[in-house]
Amino acid sequence: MSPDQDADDPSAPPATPTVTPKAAYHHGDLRAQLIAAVRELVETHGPDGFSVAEAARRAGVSSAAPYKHFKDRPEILRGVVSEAMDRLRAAMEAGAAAHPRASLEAVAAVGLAYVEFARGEPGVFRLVFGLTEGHENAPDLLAKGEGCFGVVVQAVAACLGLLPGDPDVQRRAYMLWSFVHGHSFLTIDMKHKVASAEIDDWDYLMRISRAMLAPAAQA
Amino acid sequence: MSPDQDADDPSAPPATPTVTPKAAYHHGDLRAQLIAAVRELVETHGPDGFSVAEAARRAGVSSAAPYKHFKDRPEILRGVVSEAMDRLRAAMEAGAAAHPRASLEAVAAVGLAYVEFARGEPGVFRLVFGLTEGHENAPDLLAKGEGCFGVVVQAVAACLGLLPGDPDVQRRAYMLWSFVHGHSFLTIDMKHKVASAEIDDWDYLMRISRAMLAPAAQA
DNA sequence: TGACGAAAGTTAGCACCTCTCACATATGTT
DNA sequence: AACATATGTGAGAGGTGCTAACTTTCGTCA
Repeated sequence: MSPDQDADDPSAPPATPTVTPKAAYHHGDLRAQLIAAVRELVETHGPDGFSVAEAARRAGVSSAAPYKHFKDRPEILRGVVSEAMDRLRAAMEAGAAAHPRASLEAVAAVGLAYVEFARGEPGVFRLVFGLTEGHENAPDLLAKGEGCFGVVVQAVAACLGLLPGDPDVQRRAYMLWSFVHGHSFLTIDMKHKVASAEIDDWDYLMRISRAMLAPAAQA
Repeated sequence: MSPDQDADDPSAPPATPTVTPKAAYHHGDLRAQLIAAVRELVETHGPDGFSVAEAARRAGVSSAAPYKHFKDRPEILRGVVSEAMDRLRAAMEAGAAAHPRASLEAVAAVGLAYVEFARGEPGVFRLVFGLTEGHENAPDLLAKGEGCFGVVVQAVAACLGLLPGDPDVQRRAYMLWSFVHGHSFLTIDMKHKVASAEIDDWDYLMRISRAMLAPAAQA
């Protein structure tokens, strides 16, 4: 079995009593070091411009060592994506927490965290949402995606004074998300100068949030 | 002799010669055939799951032949992207042309063409907007991206009765585009069930277009 | 027409990459 | 101390990107 994905789970793990912090036998948590190396490579050389061999080289191990921790090349990428999604979600939650609950600012802050993540780590961001072969066999990644969406839903629901399960909330949250997602992508792609230069993100997001949460948006 | 023979491509892409149709010496427009093969591979095996060797194999030539037509592996991908952007733009223009000028429907139709392209060729769509190394040395791709954006701008300008150069038009067009772009990506990623199942695209796009073209969106 | 040069294909081959296998070494448990 | 297991290494098979050198086809022009 080899519990691969045990990060720092605050929730008490009942199944595995032994492995709590990390695996540090020979090398000292090679797994995390590999993920860090791959993240760096993806960021500098593009999503497909990395190699397992190069990551191993950077970690100071042989080119076969990574396969003791990951089954595949894709599995390493999935590891990077998983870790990145944790950080993305944390950033979104922090954004929301920096403003009063049930405020338009909280909603906009969630979106801003999203955009800033994309701008800060464009390669990883692209990897997260460009992964196709990983998602099929990776329900945990799907779950984390749902978790991120949940943050948006929470903020929207609070702002509207409705329950998160409300279809209207879901719909508005989805619209908001697709907006922010598209803006993020266009920004890092620099597909148009407007994206990177002439747009004040906060203004933009506040305007969008207001429009999407207005009663008229339901129609 | 006109080399307009469709070799083995009964599928979507209509006659769109990517570049000079001058290459028909031995094989018969190997360049176009390679691009078609790569497009197919990208669509089935994912953006990074293709190889020049496999494409050459499918085209029935040796693995070195592609390098007579393309300098690099990335250049082949750029060829596919270029051809795809031509088709995307054509689809967007056709969408707009199917409705009266200066109508909300024309704007929504441009977006619908975009979404349908993404749904129809998710792999290629992802490739188009996931290409990083190609864009630096490829001003033609950037120009084509601008061209696609121009279609949106045209529709929006006509609908608002303003000039395409108007910053307000540019801004609204960008907002619309980011919305459509994000929706397309989320749809093909199936990041959330709402995206693929519970959304009527036309309704969605009409609502978005109306919201983005309303005077209030300017604020 | 025939010679020539360029275009478009071939094989051979190097360097690199992914991934596996057999083997070596550290670690915790009994 | 002995064992089973987790974690490392090196060798190597097979695939891939790309280049070099050679061969074949085609258009052109004296």
